Amino acid sequence: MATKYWLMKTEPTTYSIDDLAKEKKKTTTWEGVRNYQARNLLREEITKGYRWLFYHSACKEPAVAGLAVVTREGYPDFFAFDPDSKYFDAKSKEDKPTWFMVDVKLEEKFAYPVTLSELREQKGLKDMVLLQKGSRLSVQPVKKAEFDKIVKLASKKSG
DNA sequence: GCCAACGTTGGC
DNA sequence: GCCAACGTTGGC
Repeated sequence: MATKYWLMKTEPTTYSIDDLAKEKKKTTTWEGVRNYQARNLLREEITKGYRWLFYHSACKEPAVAGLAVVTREGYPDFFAFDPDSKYFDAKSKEDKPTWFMVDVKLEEKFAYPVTLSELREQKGLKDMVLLQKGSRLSVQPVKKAEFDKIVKLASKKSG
């Protein structure tokens, strides 16, 4: 059974959950993933309806900022074909794309983000890919129990 | 800004 | 196909 829960990283200075909240229909393309392992996950594992933990990385307070849902399964990252895009990659051809992306919609912005240090405090989350040493993958599978736990933590903080 | 961990590149 | 050098990620 394929996992239906994922975590995606983004640097809030590049693209934050507030940026997503401002989008038309709160939906955006998730382009610019330039790592083969993450690409394979986008292309082969992730499909419409799967849910994401929206994670802010490389910032003051790394944290799960909210929840999102995939609205379109993996398709060629057309930003790679555009020489004016910062994600341009001459090696990726339209008839044989190297890179893939999905579309994603905001479900919920947490009133109180669940910070990385809080995640580390949770016994039940020890095995999360995110918390493993040297884990840099920007697209990560998450177990249902882990996903549920983090949602619960967020609601506890706001309540 | 530092630096550990990891991925990619390229010479051989 | 090995592996050193280099580049990137991302927490601290």
